[in-house]
Amino acid sequence: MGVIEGARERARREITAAIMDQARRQLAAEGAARLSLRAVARELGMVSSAVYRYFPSRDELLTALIVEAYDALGQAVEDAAGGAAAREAGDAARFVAAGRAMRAWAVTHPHEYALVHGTPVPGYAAPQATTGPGTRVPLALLAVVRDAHAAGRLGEPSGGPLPARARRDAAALAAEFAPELPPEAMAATVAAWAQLVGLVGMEVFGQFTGVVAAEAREEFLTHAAHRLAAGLGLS
Amino acid sequence: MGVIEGARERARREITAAIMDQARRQLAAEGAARLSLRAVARELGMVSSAVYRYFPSRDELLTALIVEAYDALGQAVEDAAGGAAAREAGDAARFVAAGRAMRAWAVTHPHEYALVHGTPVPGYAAPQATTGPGTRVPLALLAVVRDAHAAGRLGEPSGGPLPARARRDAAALAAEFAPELPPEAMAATVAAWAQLVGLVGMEVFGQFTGVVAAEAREEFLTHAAHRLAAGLGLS
DNA sequence: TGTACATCAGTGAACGCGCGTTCACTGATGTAC
DNA sequence: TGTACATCAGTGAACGCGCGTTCACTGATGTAC
Repeated sequence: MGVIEGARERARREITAAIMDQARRQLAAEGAARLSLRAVARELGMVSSAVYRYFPSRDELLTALIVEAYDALGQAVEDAAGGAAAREAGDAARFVAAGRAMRAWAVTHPHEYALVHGTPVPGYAAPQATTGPGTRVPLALLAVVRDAHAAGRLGEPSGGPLPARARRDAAALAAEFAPELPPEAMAATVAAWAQLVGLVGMEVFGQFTGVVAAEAREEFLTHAAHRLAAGLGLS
Repeated sequence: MGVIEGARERARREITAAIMDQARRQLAAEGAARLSLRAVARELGMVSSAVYRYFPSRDELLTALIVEAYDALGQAVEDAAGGAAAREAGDAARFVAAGRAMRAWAVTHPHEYALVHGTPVPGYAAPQATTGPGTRVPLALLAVVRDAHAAGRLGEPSGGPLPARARRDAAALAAEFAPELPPEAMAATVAAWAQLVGLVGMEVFGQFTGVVAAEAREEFLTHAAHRLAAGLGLS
């Protein structure tokens, strides 16, 4: 086994990818609860037991999909918030762009979004492997706040003084991810992230039916994101 | 068949209730995806086909549970926001109390909360019957805003001017539910509701793991609700 | 370069599970005369 | 008040479905000498 890839290795890589592809397709069509190894195998023209050469169980396949979804969502948000164009547009605009990217990805990949931000799949416990990719979105938002703070442009987050307990937690979190940031800004960032996720979830999970018209939802999210950015001290 | 209830009617009422009880228990323990007619029947010592005398299908049972969950959640929020004590405490405090009640109910009934605000159950379409009870929470929040407005205490909602499309939608919504309210206040109320739901969902669906400590979550929600109330123009 | 052996992918059958729903039936409760 | 009939609840068996996972197997690919 040298640098040149043998037939087995190549086949293994390609078939693993084909399984993931098919699983992603079924996830998109039916949702996680309906995803089955047998259906994936069937669609691929394999016998169901053959899939076990590539994934030791259904849960492992699910985990792979979760990691993939986190990464795709994280990438989309990072691209929107991290690019040169976004940086030039100002802090608040960067934050809004991140929120809009999040929504856009969620709306085009609803079941994958549900996988990472929806009701937990019954009987499935997210393993360690998913925690890294899962932090990309909040870290991308945090980066906007850090940049603003570093440039001296970060205003006071609204909401008044933090309660003691929340202050301590926020300080601990800041120590790990953004040591230069005051706990108020850290806490406000987490809250803003949570509210973005919440807003996006409302739309993706169909709770805006009869309340916010379908064509108005993008605008709705944008407006809400602007408010969140302002409350965060971004301008 | 007169005013006095016959044995059959009484039995029917009691057994229907027993089925709902058992279904609720299984929902709480396992989640909607795992709820099965057979399991309910088994636990009740009936044969599975007997349940069909009371509910024509699994979906009808689910619908009944959804209506019940909406009502219980709505009741909890109405109680918190509508009582005399809450009214005396001021508008913002009423709003915060509503948010806290929502969270408290969700945390103690996570699977029931998931039923109404989580990922849609695959293959299940919510029927008309659920839309009425589903509006109790937003209407309770709206009532706080209306009262404040009627008393001349409602400030300007933050976030600047509404985009045209959103303004029109908000006006239409206001025409139906709160004709005296300016569209800005209506839109802000919907946004605040969405953000509350989002915050509560984050906690209930386990996305605060490693970010907000378990004991800090109530405080976190309370603080966020205060901010939402302020942004809404409540004081 | 050729041969013996080890590794691995894929097959096909099977196990055991639980599900929603239907159906013909028995026996008890209610109703009309 | 008593009797014939209709209504209804609950039974037990069955249908047909799809699932995750295991296992002994065949045949192809890779490796060591």
